[in-house]
Amino acid sequence: MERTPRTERGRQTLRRLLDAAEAEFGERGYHDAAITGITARAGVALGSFYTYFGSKEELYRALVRDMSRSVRHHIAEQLHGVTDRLTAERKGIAAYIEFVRSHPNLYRIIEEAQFVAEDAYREHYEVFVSAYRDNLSAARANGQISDGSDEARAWALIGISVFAGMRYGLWAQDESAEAIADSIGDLIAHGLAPRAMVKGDAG
Amino acid sequence: MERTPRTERGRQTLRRLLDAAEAEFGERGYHDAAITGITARAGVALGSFYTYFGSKEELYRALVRDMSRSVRHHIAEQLHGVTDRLTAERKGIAAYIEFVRSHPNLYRIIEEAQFVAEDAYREHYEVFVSAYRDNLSAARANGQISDGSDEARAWALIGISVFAGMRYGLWAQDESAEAIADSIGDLIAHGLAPRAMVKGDAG
Amino acid sequence: MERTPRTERGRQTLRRLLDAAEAEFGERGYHDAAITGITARAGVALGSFYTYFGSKEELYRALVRDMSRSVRHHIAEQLHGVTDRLTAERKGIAAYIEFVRSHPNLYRIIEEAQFVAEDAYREHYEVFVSAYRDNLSAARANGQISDGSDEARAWALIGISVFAGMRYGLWAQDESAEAIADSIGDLIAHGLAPRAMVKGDAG
Amino acid sequence: MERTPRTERGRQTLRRLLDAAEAEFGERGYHDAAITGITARAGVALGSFYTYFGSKEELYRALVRDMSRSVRHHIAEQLHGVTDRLTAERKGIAAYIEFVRSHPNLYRIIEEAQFVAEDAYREHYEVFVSAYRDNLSAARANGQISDGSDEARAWALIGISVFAGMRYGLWAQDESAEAIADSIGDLIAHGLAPRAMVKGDAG
DNA sequence: AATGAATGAGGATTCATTCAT
DNA sequence: AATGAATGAATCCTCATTCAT
Repeated sequence: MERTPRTERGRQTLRRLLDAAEAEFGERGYHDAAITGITARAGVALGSFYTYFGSKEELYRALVRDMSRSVRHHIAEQLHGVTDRLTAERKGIAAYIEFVRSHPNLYRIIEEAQFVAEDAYREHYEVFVSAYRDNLSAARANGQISDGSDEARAWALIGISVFAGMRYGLWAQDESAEAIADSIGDLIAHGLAPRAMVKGDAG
Repeated sequence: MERTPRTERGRQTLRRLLDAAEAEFGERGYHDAAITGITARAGVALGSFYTYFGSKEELYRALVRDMSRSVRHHIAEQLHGVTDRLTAERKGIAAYIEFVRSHPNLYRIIEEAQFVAEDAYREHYEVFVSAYRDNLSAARANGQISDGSDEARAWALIGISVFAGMRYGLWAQDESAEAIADSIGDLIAHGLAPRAMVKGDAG
Repeated sequence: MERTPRTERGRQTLRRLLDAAEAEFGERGYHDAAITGITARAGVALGSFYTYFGSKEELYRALVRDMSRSVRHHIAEQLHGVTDRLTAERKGIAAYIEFVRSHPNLYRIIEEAQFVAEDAYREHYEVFVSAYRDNLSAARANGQISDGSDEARAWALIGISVFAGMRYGLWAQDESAEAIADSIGDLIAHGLAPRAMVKGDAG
Repeated sequence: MERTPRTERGRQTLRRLLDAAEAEFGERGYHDAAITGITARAGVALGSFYTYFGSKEELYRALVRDMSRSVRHHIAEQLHGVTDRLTAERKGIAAYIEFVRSHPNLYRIIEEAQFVAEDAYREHYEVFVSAYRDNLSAARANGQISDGSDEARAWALIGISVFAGMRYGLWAQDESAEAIADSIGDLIAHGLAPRAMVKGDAG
């Protein structure tokens, strides 16, 4: 469904519905969100909702798709011009934490999709991983990073960002995104193992 | 509520309700799960539910607590006797993936708690992180691992496990838990950076 | 669905719902009838409806089945002890007209079933025809009636009753059921053709 | 309402709406039929509907009137030139069954009118009966048929046709219209009573 | 402890009709 | 005449919770 409006007024109404939906779903969660809540926020009549969306779930899926694009776009933007992979990792984490801080609704909507529209949720992460993996492959080819399974590492690195975003972006903002990104960036770069004495170090 | 039953029959009923609840919540999710579904699975009358639990949410919280304990216990058991931190990391990931594979309901229940009983969810991870952090501190004190923020690293490492469990335990089991744990274990041990030439390596 | 109540109170509630439904459906028709209208008439809460019936349509079907039985039973009762087929035809028509007069709701519910639950409607008439056909066969075997297709004649005769019931029972009661039954009974007995001069009639 | 269009284009739109309405009402029934379904079938915009009809019901009534005329016209055509009443009866039944077979939507629309626009429905049959009655009177005056109440017999005969049409035209076409018309025609001509031995029959 | 009937707030969805262009 | 967006009343159904035995 999600008919594309043909008039300007229609386009505006659609936009207002999407914005209202983001607020309603983000604040109350999928199940407690009410269509009337959305239309009230949007300032349109209840019935108008169904001019644009076939159902509550359809709207939710549309929103998840939108937001998935939004996050990826935002991260990509923050990393624009960064050529070093390890720097990119650190900046990516900081960017994600910041993004969650400024868009808590978006975070909640995407994560709750796991229980409302699992396929949309999976797709979100599969697309994310796919891009991530390509970046790792390229960096590996460059010799910027070590050998290893790009796929598994991509999932692991995304898990790190998501949990960092949840803990340090959403739940409490007791530490700066930079500080966290530095700590975790170091983990990502060198791992937990004690640093090997590199050649040339004093014995 | 959650009165402790005095009779043997009561204890049995309670157990059956908890088991039924795990299946119902796990298969259908919190909102689609119905009390009648739970009582039907348990083979008791609808009204009996409220002899044991004050509300649907209360039962859910009880379940989350149970399961949180369950996961931690299982992981701890698998790591019993492992003294090397890096080995523990690898084994922990494998154990978690395996656990998710054999208890998908449990995984879902805990993760959905984020949107149903957020405090229970937070508590689950805070307890988890707390233990994790202590382990890291000890290992750090031993010189087994490098310096760094134990707190931030603990969150990151848990994020890794959860995402690995979701992807390789829940969604698809196209690779052995061991193989994934090896790949990721390597990342955790040494990070992404190209391996430093250790002293003595051929130039 | 249509769960059978186990308690006495339950049986009463069910009965009240069925009675209320007959009135509501009969007066307002299937589509304008509202579940709240039924429960209000029955003096029970809205939710109680769904303790006994799975849906509006299910109740309607149950009602049609009940009423189908009811009509057949009533007619059969009126014809009890009548051995002559032609007399039975006349009495059957009168009985049907009277029945429609005293149970207009029932008439409407059954006929509207054609557009709401076609299978139930068909079944009603198929059962009716089936019994009718057997009666005709028996009468034919007895030499009480002429040869001919019992099936086709049964449908025709039922069509007569239904239209007589509609016109003279439901729409206007400007003539006594007996008078109509006599007129139509004559048609059924001898047909439209001018009466043949029977043997022995004066030439 | 039902404004008569002035332009040629308007006339076409009106015609398309009527055709679409016949299909929509016939296939889905009055209540499930949707104005949007009609306009979609007609290939016009929703709003255009109200240029031609004041309401859904108004359109329905117009349709019922049209179709009433249509049936009567069709039957009359089939009986054109038939002077014998008994032949006319037989041919009329066959014609009605055939008509229902080739116009099932029309059958449904007229019959459902009983529950949607009762006055239109009554009018349809009253007009029908009125003509029928006149035919019977004339035939009676001619000595073609026996004495009896023309009114009651007309209703009865129409009931026969309608039920024959429903059973043998609409529900199943397991027998030829001719065969059924012969069986029932015989019933109409001579009734159920055993045939009187006519004068001159061998004893 | 157990049972099963009763309750009613709550919410998604439909769709005839009206409006503005 | 035609278009398509906007409206909002109406209604079915769900289900957690309470009640009476």
